[in-house]
Amino acid sequence: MALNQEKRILEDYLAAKDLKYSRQREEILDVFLSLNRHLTANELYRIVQKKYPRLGFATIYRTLKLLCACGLGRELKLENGTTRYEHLYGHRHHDHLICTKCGRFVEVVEPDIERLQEKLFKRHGFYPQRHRLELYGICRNCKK
Amino acid sequence: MALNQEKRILEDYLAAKDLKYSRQREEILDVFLSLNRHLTANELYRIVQKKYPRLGFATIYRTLKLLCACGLGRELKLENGTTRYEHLYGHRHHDHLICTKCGRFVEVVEPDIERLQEKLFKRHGFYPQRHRLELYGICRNCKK
DNA sequence: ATTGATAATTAAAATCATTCTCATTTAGAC
DNA sequence: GTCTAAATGAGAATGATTTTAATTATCAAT
Repeated sequence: MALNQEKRILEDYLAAKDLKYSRQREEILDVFLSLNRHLTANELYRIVQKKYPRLGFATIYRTLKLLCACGLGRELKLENGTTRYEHLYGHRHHDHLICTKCGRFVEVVEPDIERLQEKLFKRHGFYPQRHRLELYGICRNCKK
Repeated sequence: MALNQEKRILEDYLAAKDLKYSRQREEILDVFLSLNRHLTANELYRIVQKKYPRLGFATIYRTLKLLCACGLGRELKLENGTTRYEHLYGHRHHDHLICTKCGRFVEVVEPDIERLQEKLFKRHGFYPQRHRLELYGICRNCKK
């Protein structure tokens, strides 16, 4: 299956931390990677539940944390208060353009913006760690 | 006092909506404007409590919503999950540079970034509404 | 295959920020 | 001052996330 590479990343991360590769973690990873990005913990939970009805919410949250920690996932806290997760493997860094009507996500990159951000950090004497840029608007379809 | 202009804005907003200008709302506005920006609902609550011990949490939240609605305030949902509020009157649009060690906020503006964002909206056929840019790093003092 | 040590899981309870409910009080138009 | 809609306060409710505690699974060493 196409997920060997990603599984390897999780396995290696777990091994390095003396953690274990359980069936639940594998199942969550599978679903997470197979689906389109940007799902909530709850959405993921409901999908995984179909296969593992006994799997609990806490396991979803714990596993999502691991997936983010090993670099396979990213947590997005959006302006409306919801938290969504996207898988990152094979993606470059990107920001998001989000439709406020239909919720559509578009991944965007603008190298010039990245460079200007670095300049802002420097100008204010900050050591840069990360940034968050979300652009909210109305997409072509929703404009009618 | 220096707040007449801001009070006027709130009063006008309330009048236009057939809402009322209560003592609690005035007191919350006073504290909100007098303090340095970027406080949590809870911080604001505790400060206002000193003068109005009977004032409840719900009133803080209700009033903060009004202050944002009339343009005097802005709600910031940060990456660590906390929500902070800043007062806006007399401020231009700005983004934030935030120290992940001490929590210091610096307000920054970079017109070139703003322009590039507009271009991104256009390129993807979006009608622009707003954006959120937060830059996280470590400030001069915290670097030692 | 069994054991033992450690970590993971489940289910339920706890937490925390925020919102709602509803009985009581207040603002402000008349 | 009277009246009505709106605001308030107190506490309960909500929803997302985390913790707890008991049970189960993993894996390396026998």
